[in-house]
Amino acid sequence: MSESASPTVSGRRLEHPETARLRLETVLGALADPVRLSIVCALADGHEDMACVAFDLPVSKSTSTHHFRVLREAGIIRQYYVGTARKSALRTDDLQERFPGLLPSVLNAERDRREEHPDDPA
Amino acid sequence: MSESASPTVSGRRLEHPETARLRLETVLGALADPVRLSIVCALADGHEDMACVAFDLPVSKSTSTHHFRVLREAGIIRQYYVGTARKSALRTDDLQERFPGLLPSVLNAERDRREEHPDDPA
DNA sequence: GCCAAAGTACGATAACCATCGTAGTACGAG
DNA sequence: CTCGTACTACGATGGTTATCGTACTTTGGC
Repeated sequence: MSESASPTVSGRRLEHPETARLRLETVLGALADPVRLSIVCALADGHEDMACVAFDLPVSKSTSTHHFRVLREAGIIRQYYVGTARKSALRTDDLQERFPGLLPSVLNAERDRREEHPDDPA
Repeated sequence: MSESASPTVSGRRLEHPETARLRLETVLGALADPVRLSIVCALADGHEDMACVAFDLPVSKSTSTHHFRVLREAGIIRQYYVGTARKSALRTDDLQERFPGLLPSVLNAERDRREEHPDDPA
């Protein structure tokens, strides 16, 4: 296969909603979950190259898959395959364009909460 | 009770969470509903003196009560009785203190959406 | 080709939530 | 005191969601 693709990118395709079609309720609903909020926080803290399995979430592997899909379908993250791994990145710019200031304020609030209660797993 | 009560305030008490105890997931979850989002939007647009019944929501009265309670228990609105009416006000300052920038960004996004799709009931 | 690793798909289950109708409570007007 | 208005409480119901385990697929290394 000599197509002009990234070195190890698989042919598998993942659905991503267009920026203009992102829905506010969907985004808020996706962020209104402790597990997903911690995923978003980890991605924002520069762990964009982490595979799903590396997040060490307090749920099973299939539940983890489910949460990543909810985030992807809400338009909050973009996912791509690298070998057997599936890596994720925040759609920071898209979100800023569509819902200015929303993601930063959520991230700041969540970071503050983590400083207050560092032991809180949720 | 020495809380400088308004003239016609009833003895009925409503529970309101303290500002310091507001939870981000709860707030996001409360906002992740079209009906509640439209309530919040109406309140932000200066209709703070409206009674619940005046919002003309596309749901029954008991469902409306439910949504107002969710907003109140999440800490997004404050409610007080005036005669038989129960009026609501956004806790703008409390929210700004606890989650800076969150409410304005949500309101802006929702207003933009309404400009794009003025006929969308949801 | 074969195996392990990472993730997906699917079905089941339990919890949660939005919705409603009905019955009831609180309040003000008369 | 009675009545109407505004809201609440309660129970039912149907839909969505979070969770899991098991079986399957895709990929890369040997």
